[in-house]
Amino acid sequence: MVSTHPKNIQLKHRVKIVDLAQSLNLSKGTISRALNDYSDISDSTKLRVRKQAKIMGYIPLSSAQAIKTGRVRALGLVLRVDSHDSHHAFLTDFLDGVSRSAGTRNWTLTVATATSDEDELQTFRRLVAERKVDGFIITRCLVNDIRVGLLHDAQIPFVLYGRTNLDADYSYFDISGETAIESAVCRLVALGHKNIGFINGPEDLNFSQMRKNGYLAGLETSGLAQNSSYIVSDVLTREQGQMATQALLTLPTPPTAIIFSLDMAALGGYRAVEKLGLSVGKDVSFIGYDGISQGVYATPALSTFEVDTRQAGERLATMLIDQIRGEPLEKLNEIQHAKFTPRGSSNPPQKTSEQLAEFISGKHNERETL
Amino acid sequence: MVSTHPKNIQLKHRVKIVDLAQSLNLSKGTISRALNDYSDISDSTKLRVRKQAKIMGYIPLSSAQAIKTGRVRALGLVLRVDSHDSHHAFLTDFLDGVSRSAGTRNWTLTVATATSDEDELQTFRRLVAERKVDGFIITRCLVNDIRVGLLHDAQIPFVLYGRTNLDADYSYFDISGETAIESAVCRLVALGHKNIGFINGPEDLNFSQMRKNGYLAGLETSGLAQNSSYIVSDVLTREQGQMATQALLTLPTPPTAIIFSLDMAALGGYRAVEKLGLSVGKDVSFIGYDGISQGVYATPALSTFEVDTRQAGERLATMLIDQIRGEPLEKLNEIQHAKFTPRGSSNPPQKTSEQLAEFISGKHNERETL
DNA sequence: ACACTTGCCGAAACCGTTTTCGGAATAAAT
DNA sequence: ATTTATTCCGAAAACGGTTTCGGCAAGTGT
Repeated sequence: MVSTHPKNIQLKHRVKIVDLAQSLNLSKGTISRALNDYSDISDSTKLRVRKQAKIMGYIPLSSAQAIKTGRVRALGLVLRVDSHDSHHAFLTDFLDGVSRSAGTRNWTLTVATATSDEDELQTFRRLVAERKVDGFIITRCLVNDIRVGLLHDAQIPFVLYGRTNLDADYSYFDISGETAIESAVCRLVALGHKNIGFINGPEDLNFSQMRKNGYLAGLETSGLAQNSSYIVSDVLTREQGQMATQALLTLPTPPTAIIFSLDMAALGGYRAVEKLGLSVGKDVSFIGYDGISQGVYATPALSTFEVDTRQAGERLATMLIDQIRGEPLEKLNEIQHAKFTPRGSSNPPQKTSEQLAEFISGKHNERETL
Repeated sequence: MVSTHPKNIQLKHRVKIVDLAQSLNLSKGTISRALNDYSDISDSTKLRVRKQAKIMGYIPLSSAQAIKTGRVRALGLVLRVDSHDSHHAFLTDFLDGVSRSAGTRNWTLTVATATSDEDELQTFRRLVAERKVDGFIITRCLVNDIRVGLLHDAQIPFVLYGRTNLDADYSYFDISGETAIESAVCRLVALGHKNIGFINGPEDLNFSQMRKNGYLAGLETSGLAQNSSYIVSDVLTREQGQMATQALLTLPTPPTAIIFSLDMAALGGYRAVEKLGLSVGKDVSFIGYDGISQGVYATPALSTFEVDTRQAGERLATMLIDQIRGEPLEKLNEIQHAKFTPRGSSNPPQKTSEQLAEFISGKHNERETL
């Protein structure tokens, strides 16, 4: 382990800009401008100053800079903790992406939590008023998200992870769940499925709308009729996933394949299938979305669309920093695609919808006669 | 929803201390001292100033304060992301606890991630040098944790979530895994178990040591002999849990009950049990530790010790803030207890260890003859 | 009546950095 | 040899607070 740094974390007597100035026989203004790459400083002195700064271990005090520049080099992230854990399965990756991307540019990430809209706005206000952060990363976008309007009006920089319905000019990074789900439909159709159900997330979240659009588009391109009873919404948790799957499979003509808007719901679906005496990947095919790690350990492993949450965090951080710095955004917004990872849960149908229905209702009668 | 705040987040023309001074015909020094509760300001003017401050919506600029006071009112948390997700199952709760506790005192939380020791120290240095944070919350304590020595020597305030072996005078908050595991042994013994295995976490983590001590203490008080082949270490993930359980159950005299240092490992254990044609809660009893939500949805649900991670975060934040403020710590450290939550996985043994061994080896032979 | 506290506040220095402005030196143009 | 631009840097004023110090008034003790 090679390191050019001292093994201790020094705190006492930090070297200030005047120390540098003194040791180089320059004024502190010159030092500052040299470090900030002003054009009225000669290249030679810039070099000299930077070298000495490195030698003496000078690190600018961010709060002192902030008072003049108005920037603290900090990104804000407000987490909503009211909802179910499922939302935060990727939190570590996301935080890592953001923090790492910010850290390399000497920015930091401050996170806060909120339980309600009012709580969240309150937190925005406080962080902005105290100038603890220079901008926000917004996650879990709603279809109609008041936050983007508010932040936009207040002229506070922000970026969205995802999109919203409002047509304000904001920048965002998103993974196209729409095309992913559409391709899921096509893949299942290619495998021979004709009855494909869709278990969606909460309808107020924007990504749910997108994925639903993808589902409908997939039916369209595959030439399949749209069946409103094949769509279940507002399914977020494992248990809700189980119930929704149960509901779909006990339909008169049950789907032979189910697409889930969230992996977590799909994992709940496994139980419903098992309880009906069926098995996933044989009698019923599953395709999920998110790529959570638990999906790998399910039996059979869950076919899903893997989302690179770390990359999302990285991109969002850089986009926001650039925006705050007032740099021309090369891209105001960016859309990536999730990577389909076929595993054991999606295969050609072994039973037709009718056979499935017969089996299931038989199971039911069997039970009732007991 | 009643709110005294304007619906927008104002940014332009923040009200400064001079604005207050002007409107009250006082000097800015007086305003500052009034707000900071100096003793040389009369109660009447303190009241007057605070009232006006609230009316005008004055919020001090933390970076401006920081430059003089040396404090930015920010807590630091460095997350290690190299390890498996299991460590971060409670991250949301923990962050919520810390952030909420900090927020009510107008402090904030900045998080960073690190992948190695060197990386983490580097991050410490940067955050301290730039004075982005006033102190750190340290999680995932090792038995010999270099971090506490370094931070202690550098005189940087910090608190530990957990403990370490070093006998420096640091403050910590911990949940006593030791007493929990000890009581787990006793409970299982009370149910009739005589062969109790223990699947522990990584040995370099301090809590693993503590829980192992608890296990040994439990055997001691129950009068059971200690059997070194009943202890497996360094089990962190689901798959490792499965393998470890498999190993214990294929012993000549398998345990009829297993205690897991981590719920996640226990969930892996379910699979091992099922694959052997046995069932948890009947043939083999499980008791876990942590209280992760997945444990509720396992069949049977996992008996475990529930840890209040949110409360831990809250306490740690307040302890650290108090310490930074230089307030006399009423308690330098604090130990809470995990709450045992019996569910379906722990019951009286239906088979003795011999019967279990016979069944399992029969299963094995059966397979080999195929 | 006087000196002596005490309570309360204003003035000014200070924290570490950025940024504006002007001016000395040097180079280029006439 | 002047004038005119350029280049480069120093001096000083910000930024928005905190903290020290000194002083005026009112109360206290003799």
